[in-house]
Amino acid sequence: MSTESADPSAVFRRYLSAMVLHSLASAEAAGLNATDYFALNLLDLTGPQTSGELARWTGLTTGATTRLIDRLEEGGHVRRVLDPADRRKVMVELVAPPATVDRAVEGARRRLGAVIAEYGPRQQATLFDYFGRAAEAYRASTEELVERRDG
Amino acid sequence: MSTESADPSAVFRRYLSAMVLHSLASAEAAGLNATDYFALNLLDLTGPQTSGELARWTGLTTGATTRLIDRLEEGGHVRRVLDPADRRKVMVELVAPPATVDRAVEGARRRLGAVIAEYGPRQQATLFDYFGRAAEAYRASTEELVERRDG
DNA sequence: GTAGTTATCTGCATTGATGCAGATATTAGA
DNA sequence: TCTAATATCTGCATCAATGCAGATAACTAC
Repeated sequence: MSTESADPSAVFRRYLSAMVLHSLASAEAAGLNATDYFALNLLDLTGPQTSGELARWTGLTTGATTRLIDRLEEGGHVRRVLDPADRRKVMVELVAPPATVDRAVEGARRRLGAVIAEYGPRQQATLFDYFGRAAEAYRASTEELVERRDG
Repeated sequence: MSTESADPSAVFRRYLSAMVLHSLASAEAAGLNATDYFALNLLDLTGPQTSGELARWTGLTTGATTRLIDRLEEGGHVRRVLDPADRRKVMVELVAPPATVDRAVEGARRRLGAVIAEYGPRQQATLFDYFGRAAEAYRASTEELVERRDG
């Protein structure tokens, strides 16, 4: 809670909490469980992955991952493509970001767009520079969590 | 996927995906399911809530919400406090952000701290100004999703 | 070609989160 | 006080996601 404090770490903390809340709410609004939403975002962020890599990222067994891919495919979000180089492998490709996800995230995109639009060009440049670097930082941190779990 | 493009909307999109991924991964790393993690973040962000308000935010029935609070209380994350003004009501207060959550988020905090530290004072001021405004934008967007579900 | 390994899939069982319906306690109103 | 409404809790049943173990198919090395 906390009244609006100028303490940078508190500001940042609130920012993180707000994003987590919205992530989970938008998954639910899109009709997806956390695992499915995670997988879709992963595919969107890193491109096609094999079933095995998906299992590693999600922490599921390969069996459960098969079912995960089944669900996503059934929903039309994803398609299976056999790897021509190794036909045992199944590449999972994002077909299209589901419309329900777009609709769920639309409000946030609009509000954030309005916030960003209020800054001047140089400030916007700073923000987008940050977004790019922060995305990589998050990705690396997520990978660290994944590895810690396996290790 | 996309190669690193300068397109602002693509940058922002990747940033959002990366954050969603990390949110979900950190929940799992903290040993919490999505609902429980959502509730903890909500309490952290907005302060104590009644059981009923928690039900509204999570979209659970009141019965399921009772069980949610049970789990959080059992884990020592939260405590029930009777509202003296209306003794039917149960206020749910955050006891302490669980250590497992801290540990899960630590990597991201460190990496993001390093990213932010590279900017000059005025740029940092811009970033923190943004964080504050964005947090509110996310909160409002989350509330919109909640209301859309109920309405 | 045979053996061994790897990647994915399937059948079956389990479990945890949830909904639902009714119970209980408290408050508000006539 | 009696009644209705509200807030939370409990018992029971259900369902979806997952783990596990074994099956299948494909690749690799000899």
